[in-house]
Amino acid sequence: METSGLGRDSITIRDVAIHAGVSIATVSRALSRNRPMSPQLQEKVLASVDALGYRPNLVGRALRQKKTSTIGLIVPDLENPFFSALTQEVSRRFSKSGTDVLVISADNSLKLELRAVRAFLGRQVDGLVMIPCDEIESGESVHLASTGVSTLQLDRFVDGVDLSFVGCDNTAGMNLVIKHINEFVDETSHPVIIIGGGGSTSSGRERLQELTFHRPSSLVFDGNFSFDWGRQAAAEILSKGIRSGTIVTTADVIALGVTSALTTTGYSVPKDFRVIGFDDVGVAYLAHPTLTTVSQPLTDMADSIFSFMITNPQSSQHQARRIFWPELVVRESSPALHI
Amino acid sequence: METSGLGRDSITIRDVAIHAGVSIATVSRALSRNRPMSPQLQEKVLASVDALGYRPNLVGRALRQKKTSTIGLIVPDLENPFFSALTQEVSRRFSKSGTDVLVISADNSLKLELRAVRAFLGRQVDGLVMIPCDEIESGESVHLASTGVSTLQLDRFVDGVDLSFVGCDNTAGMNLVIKHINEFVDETSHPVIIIGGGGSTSSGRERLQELTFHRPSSLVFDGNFSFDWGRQAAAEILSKGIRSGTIVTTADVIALGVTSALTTTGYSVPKDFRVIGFDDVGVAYLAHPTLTTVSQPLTDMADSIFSFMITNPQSSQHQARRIFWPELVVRESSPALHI
DNA sequence: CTAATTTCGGAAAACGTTTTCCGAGACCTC
DNA sequence: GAGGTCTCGGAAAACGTTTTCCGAAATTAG
Repeated sequence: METSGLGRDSITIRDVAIHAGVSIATVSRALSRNRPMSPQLQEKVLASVDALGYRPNLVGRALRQKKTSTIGLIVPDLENPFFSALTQEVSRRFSKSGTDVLVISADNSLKLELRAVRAFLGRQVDGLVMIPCDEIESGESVHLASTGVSTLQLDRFVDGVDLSFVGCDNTAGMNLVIKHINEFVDETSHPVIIIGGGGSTSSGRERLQELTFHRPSSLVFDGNFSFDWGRQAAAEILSKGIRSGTIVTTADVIALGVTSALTTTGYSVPKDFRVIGFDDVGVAYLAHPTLTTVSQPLTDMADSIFSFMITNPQSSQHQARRIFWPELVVRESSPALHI
Repeated sequence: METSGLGRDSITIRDVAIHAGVSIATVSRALSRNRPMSPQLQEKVLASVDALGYRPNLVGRALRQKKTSTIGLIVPDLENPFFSALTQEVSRRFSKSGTDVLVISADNSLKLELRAVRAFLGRQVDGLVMIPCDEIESGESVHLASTGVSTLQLDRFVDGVDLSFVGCDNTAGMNLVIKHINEFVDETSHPVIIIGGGGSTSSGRERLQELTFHRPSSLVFDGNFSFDWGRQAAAEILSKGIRSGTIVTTADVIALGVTSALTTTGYSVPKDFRVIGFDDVGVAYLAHPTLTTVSQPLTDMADSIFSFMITNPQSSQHQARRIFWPELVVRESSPALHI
């Protein structure tokens, strides 16, 4: 029976102790089952806990125990469906164990990213997972993180920082794409057009590099990982007088933007342009036409992160790099055969 | 110069005090500028802070100050682009002030939602914003939250709980849709088909109610807020032998699923079916055809949340309900005139 | 029946901060 | 120059836990 909404949570372990007529140590033990105690005493304490509606103050506990049962996850942009899917997957994995996953979005800003690191470090998270904004500029953030807590880079890594990493083999992924387009691109006079994005991120760079390496004479546009850039790139292509071709992008969000701009301008995908993405976000299958893309094993990656975090007891020698194999998913936007 | 990666953050305010040859109180004051002090002393302390690379332990601070400069945000599902956009917007707004926004995804699970509330309450967040999973079943979570901290419901509310709320006027939004379809639907023989979703959430229910009220003789399907349900609903419609009509849905994710299924099956949107969504998520404009929908003023809503949180000093009388007006955005999926 | 061992509750010390006191010196004011 | 008011640094208490240590009681062993 609450008296009013003003119910401040001032009920502390001391109140419970008084109510039950025991010491606070006993209350703590009754709750944590840290040491065996007589059942009737435990019962009495638990009854008081219920009666008072006591909720332990995790801040006090964290201070004493020097652990928070929390890991932090810093993502560059939640509006990118790939990152939100990844976030969801990681949260889901950790929620099975007792640790909570707290998420901060850096909103693609280096300043906010650094601030997020500080926030998590200050709050003494037990582990930190971050998808760095920039392959170079995020160095400060990532380094700072690594000095304070067991840190793991996800999907992207920072150049020169010797830190554990979980991601997919972007080069292999792009090779699947190359092999795929080789099936038809040489037999047509259609050009290959490459639309990069996130060139300042390791995954964006790796993907783009592999593409330009195998298709050096292609037209290349570079921007960032966003719908808007895809749309804009499509406009640039058209403005150059190009009316058909195979468009390979470094991310689904870009590919979706490209497709959107092309089809609303009256061009057909895949008849005029074939379009290929990367990541296999949920909407890739929903788009019209459905998008050919490269799929990453998100669940396996989340598992890997989890086992790294519980296994790795701050031992910095354990600089593992877990690289997963992606898979090509051919869909309507780039059929294997001629049309 | 770090000795090794093993750099535990054991440097505490005490170490700084010793290094600078002052008391810990002085260090604290030098950092917090809580009380004026001689510039040279401040300088000396700050130099030691830099030299040692001291980072304040926010857990200790929180315990003492009884505040964390943190608000918690609980969302039901990050993969729903509407929620990720909302999350992004709220984070952005708060990041301008000094408070960090920590996000937990409940993954559409009541159990995880309750756990998230406990996690945030225990961690003594200064405020809690939640988008409840269920209009009824989330009652326990929301009530618990409200007893511990200044809480705000966002986008959806729980029935019977007297708690502040920020959201949009779903009824008004649907009226805009009704008015829009009235422009053409009566002149054709095409049926109106309603695809609900999230019927166990307040916004889902409100939207569906308004639709069935004005179009009582329509076919109604009900499911949840997801791409998959949209796709499935489309299949059901087709299996009933319906080959044309106006499909009104209660969320963009559903509408996108519907459109996807219809177009891949060979039907044309908007020629055979017109489709209308709700929320105006980013991809609504990207879809092909672009989706007619109802847009919510996300930035204004985030502003409102912010001002509620800083204004409201736990005064429970301040049970504000801030309802925003949505806007109809007509796009290709349901052109105003006959085709 | 005594001595050794176990059991189990409580007092108190941490954990890392901030902040309220104090008190010593400096600076006025008359 | 005495008395009063500032200024400003430090000691110590608090915040809410957990956990180490202690000691009393209970149990067992010889």
